This record gives sequence, C-alpha cells and structure tokens, in this order.
Amino acid sequence: MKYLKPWWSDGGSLFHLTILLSLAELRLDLDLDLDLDLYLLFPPRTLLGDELLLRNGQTSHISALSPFPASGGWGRAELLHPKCWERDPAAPPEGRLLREVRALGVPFIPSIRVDAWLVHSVAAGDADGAHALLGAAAASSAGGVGAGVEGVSQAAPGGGGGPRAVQSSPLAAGEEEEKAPAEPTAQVSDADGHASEENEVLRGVSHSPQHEENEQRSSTQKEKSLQQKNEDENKVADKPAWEAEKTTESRSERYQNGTDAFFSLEDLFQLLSSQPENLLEGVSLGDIAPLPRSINDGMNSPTHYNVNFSEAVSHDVSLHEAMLRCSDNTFRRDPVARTLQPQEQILQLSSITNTEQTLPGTNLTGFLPFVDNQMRNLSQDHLYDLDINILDETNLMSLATGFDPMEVSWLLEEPGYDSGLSLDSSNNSTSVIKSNSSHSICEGATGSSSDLSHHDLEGAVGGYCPEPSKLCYINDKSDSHFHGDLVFQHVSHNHTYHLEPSALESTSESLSMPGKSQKISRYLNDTDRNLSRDERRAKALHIPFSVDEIIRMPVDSFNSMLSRHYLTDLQVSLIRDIRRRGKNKVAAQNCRKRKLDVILNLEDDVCSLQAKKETLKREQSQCHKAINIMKQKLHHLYRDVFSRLRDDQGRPVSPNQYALQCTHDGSVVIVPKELMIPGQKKENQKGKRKNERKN
DNA sequence: GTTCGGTGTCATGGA
DNA sequence: AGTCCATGACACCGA
Repeated sequence: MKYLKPWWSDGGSLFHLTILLSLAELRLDLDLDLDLDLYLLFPPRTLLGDELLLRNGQTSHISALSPFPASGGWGRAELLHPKCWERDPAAPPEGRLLREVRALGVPFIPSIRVDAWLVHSVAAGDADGAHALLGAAAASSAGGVGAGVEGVSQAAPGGGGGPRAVQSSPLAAGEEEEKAPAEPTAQVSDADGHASEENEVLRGVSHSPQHEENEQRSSTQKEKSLQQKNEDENKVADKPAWEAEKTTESRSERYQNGTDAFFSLEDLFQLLSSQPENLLEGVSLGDIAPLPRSINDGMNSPTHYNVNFSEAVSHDVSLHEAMLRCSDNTFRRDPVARTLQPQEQILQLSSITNTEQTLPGTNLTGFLPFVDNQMRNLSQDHLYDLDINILDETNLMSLATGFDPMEVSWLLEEPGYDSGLSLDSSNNSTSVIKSNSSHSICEGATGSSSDLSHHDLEGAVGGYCPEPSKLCYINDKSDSHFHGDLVFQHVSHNHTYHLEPSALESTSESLSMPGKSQKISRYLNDTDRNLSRDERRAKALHIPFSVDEIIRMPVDSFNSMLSRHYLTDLQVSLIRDIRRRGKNKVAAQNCRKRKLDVILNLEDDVCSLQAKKETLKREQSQCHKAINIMKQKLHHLYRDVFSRLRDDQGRPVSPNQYALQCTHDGSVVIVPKELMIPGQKKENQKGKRKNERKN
C-alpha cells in the first residue's frame, strides 16, 4: 500500500492552510494523556506552537513533530501539556489562533489548528514554476477556487498559465487539461493577495477590533508582503525543513494581515487527484501508521470530487469556522452551553467527520485521510465507548465543586474517600496531571515523583519513595486538601467510625448529588477495586510504607521506622490504625479459621461417636441374643436333669419341690427349695416363671 | 425485601 | 504500661 508522497516538502511554501480539527471530543476531559497520535498531512515543524484549547481554558501545544522516515516531512504531531510549557522558558507566546478565538468571544474552543505550509518541489529559486503549478491547479478547480489561490495566481500571471506550468512541474500534471475547467473563476483573477470575500466570511465571523486592525494593516503591506513572500519562498526552498519553523510566526503574521498566499482544499483535491500515481510514490505504509483509507479513496469518491470547496475552505479553512458558519450558532454564541454539552460536541464532530453534508465544501475525509481516520478512530473508538454519564458527572462535579473537570474525574476514580480519615487527593489530582505530562499515569497515581523505579513502586503504597527528603511535602497538606478528600465518603461503605460526624455531614452536604452516589460508587469500585481501604487511605495520605510492611513489621522495627521518618500525627495515627486493623484482621481471620476448625472437628467427633454408638448397640443386641440362647440351653438342661433324677423310692423328682444347686467345690447337689438360699430361691423362681411363660 | 455467609472492625480480656 | 493475640459483637456487602 502506497502512501501519499509529500511532493511539496522540499521547496518553498506556497500554500497556507489552516485547518481546525475539532478535537474537543477527544478524551481530553478525562484522559489527561494529551499525546495524541495524530498523523498529519503536513510537513513537520510548521505545526510547532499550534495550540489546543482545553476545556478548562488552558492551552496545549503541539510539541516537536516526529517525521516519518522517507516521508519527506510527514510526521506525527504530539500535543504538549501546558504544564510543560510553563516550565519551558522558551515557550511561545500566545498563539494567533487563541487570540482570534478570544477575539471571537469563544472562551472554550478545544480545537487544534494546523497550519500547513505546502511546499512545492521546485528547484531553488524556481518559485515561479511552483506558482505556476499551483496556479494551474487552482485554475483546474471547477469554479470553486475562490480566494484560496490568491497570491498564487499572481505569482503565475494571468492564472491561465497553469497548463504550461504544470507540464514543467515534477507533478507532470498532463491530466490537468482534462480535468481543469476552461476558465478560472473571477475570484482567482482577483487573488492578488487581497482577502477574498469568502475569506472575509470565514475570518470575519466576528469582526473583532483585532481583525479590523489586521485588515487595515494588510492593505498597506500588500506590496511588501508579496515581495517578501517570494523572497521567503526562495529562502525556504534552500533551507531544511526545520528551519522553516523560524518563519512560521512571520507567516502567521502575514496570514493575519491577509497577505499570504492561500490555496483551497479543492485545488489540492484537483491537484492530488490529477497525479495520483506520483503522489503515491516513495512512501510506504510501514513508515506511517496503517490507515485504512488512502487519499485516493477520497479522491475517487464522487462525493468528494463534486464538493464545492470554495464556499467554506477557500481561504483559511477551518472546521471550526465552518461550524461557525453553519446554522449551529450556539456553538459560538453560547459557550457555556457548549461547555456543558460535550455529547453534542461529540455528535457534531461525528457528523462533521463522517458526513460531508454538515460542512458543504469541506471534505476533510478526502483531503486528509489520515486526519480523518484519526478523527474517526478517536471519535468512534474512544468517545462512543465512553459512558457519557461520566462526562456528565465530571462536568456537574466540576460545576459543583469548582474543581477542574480533570481533577473531578480523577476524584471520581479515586476510591479513597470512604476512609474515615482525611485524605489528600486534590494534591493527587494535580500531581496526576503533572505526571501525565510525562506519560506516567501509573506512577502518578499518588502524585509522587515520576523518577521512581518500578521496584520502588512495587508494594509501596502509592509508589511513594520512602526517602525522607522526598517526604517533605507530606506535611504541606492543608485542611482544604483534606476537605476535598472527604467529598465522596458518603458514597462508599465506611468501615471506620472515628471520624467526626460533622465533617462527614459537611462534606456530604456540600457536594451531595442525589442519584449519583450509586453510579459514583460503581466507578469507585471499578477503579481501585484491588486496593484495600487501608491501602487507599495510606495512598491518599502518602504514607511512605506499604500496608503489608506496616502490618508485618516487628514492633521494634515499626517503632524505629516511625521515629526515623518525619510524619504528621495524622500519618502516624493512620499507620498505627493500619497496623492495628491489619493485625486484628489477620487475627480475626485466624480466629474464624480456628473456630471453623473447631466446629469441623466437633462435627467429626460427633460423627465418629455416633458410629461408635451404633457399633456398641449392635454388639449389645448380639450379646443379648447370646445370653438368651444360653439361658434356653440351661433351661433345657435343667429339665433334662430333673427328668432323669429319682428319689430313694425310685420316684421322679419334681422340679417344683427341688432345685439344682452348685456347691463351692463345683459339685451339683439336689436341694429342696425350702432349704435354698433366698437369692438362689428368687432366681430359681424367676427362671421358673419365665419357663412357664415360654411354655 | 429477607436471609445468610463472609468480612472488616471495634471492644475487651488474657498472656 | 504497652503490645499482641483471641474472641464476641456489630455492621456491611453480596449472593
């Protein structure tokens, strides 16, 4: 798969496109990582200093670009967090876009401006040829060039010299004659450096004093700017790409004055579509992130082809300005409503980036496939899968608390508020922002230093470095910070009971959000689910030890540790509570385990005893049976003996009158029952009765 | 909505 | 006296 060849990257600048890519709907409100993977169609360095206006009014800037190998200047634009600019003494002054935006009275326009300095690949000093080329391209656009070619057609006198110049250009736009309309528009002929009517429309949405002043200045500097322009182009053509950066500001100034040359998107469309084979040479996809659509896709689309760009894109094209021109006046006139309706912005962006109808004449889909795809990916993959309610909550919380939405979003994700102790997460949020600027979200979870090694973070609560020197600001917590930490105590289960109820009530009342607590609690549970409450508390208070350490440490080490580190009373109290609770928790677990073991053992004993009882019962019954058998045998033997006994006269002995009795020597004698021992007499009587009953 | 098991926590007593 | 441990009691959560 081929990629668009930056055929303009090695020559002087001819075009100046300003495209406002509405990135407001990116996850800037929640995701603090401003490192946007935005692949631009423009040469690097020319984007430096461009700004991204955040919802909170801060600005971010595009930092150094990363040009792709063999892309001839195409690169990856990175946005720099404003915090970084604050630390950078060489930070550029307030950019033009921001000034313009503020002049328009739009306080929050989270958009990114991309100035594209399209440089034609002409030989050094051959700016006229480039002008001719672009003039031809401008002339080739069907009546929709508008003011976008101003300066270009002047550089190529007559504007009709396009075909000849195109043939001499490396683009070899031989097909230009086929696609080019016969006549350039009147606007083309008028494009001598003056701002066109459309330019006026686009830039004059709100005639700020600054704009008027710029227009006045522009009229006086026209001639000079034209001369300067040619000179600058020749200079730029001899300079490497990064040196062109130095001229960006001056270009912007001239742009503001309306003296620079501009070119419409349609011109570029015509130009690119006329030479697709040339444009798609040399740059492989491997150099650039894979994108599903090449520029040819946009070019070949009739929808893209037939778009009249002259209406909205002719001079200084911006999606935002185009949006301003659209019927959605609330975007400009009601910044508050815009601030409060991120979803609508998202939908706006979606409609803009996905449908050409929203912006007639502004077909970024075809012209900027990379940007378009990025926007699509960002808007669809990252935005639509977001729970919009989070945005709502964030904004509502930001309104309620006066906090920054980013901070509020962080607060929502920080589940440490169920602690009965005062926490410090407002400081955390700030630290998070700082750490995010260096792409260390995880490390910045507690706002600690980003220079911590992963080992240091492992097991340590919140990744805080235990060095005393880095613990100094622990004591800098103000009560207000703690107050902010108590915000969400009411939304989560609080297992601690030693916090003053007044504190909880005050914080809950100040920020109570009926109907939101459940959802917030859900997010709280989702985010730091793996952390215990004490861990979150320690994390919030920047306890420089892990909970595991605090609990398992021997008492001597524990005391020495407390004495070594300078900790606040609150921290010491928390640490002792953590230790006590941790140990008690383990003890309770052991106790329950032992109790369970005792119960199980008792159950086993019961089972074994029941089994033994059954066995004994069986043995008892067997013994009873054996005894009965022996008794019966004894009775039979008794009867048998008496049946055979005879007295002195030879008569049978009656068992009713006599009984058999064993003597001490083992002999058996016949004894009259009257002479029997009373005990033996009773037994014999019992036995006799039994035998009688049986019989 | 109720029940029940699991869990954390506190209070208390003994070692 | 301080600490640890064991345990009953309570509250909360989730199934």
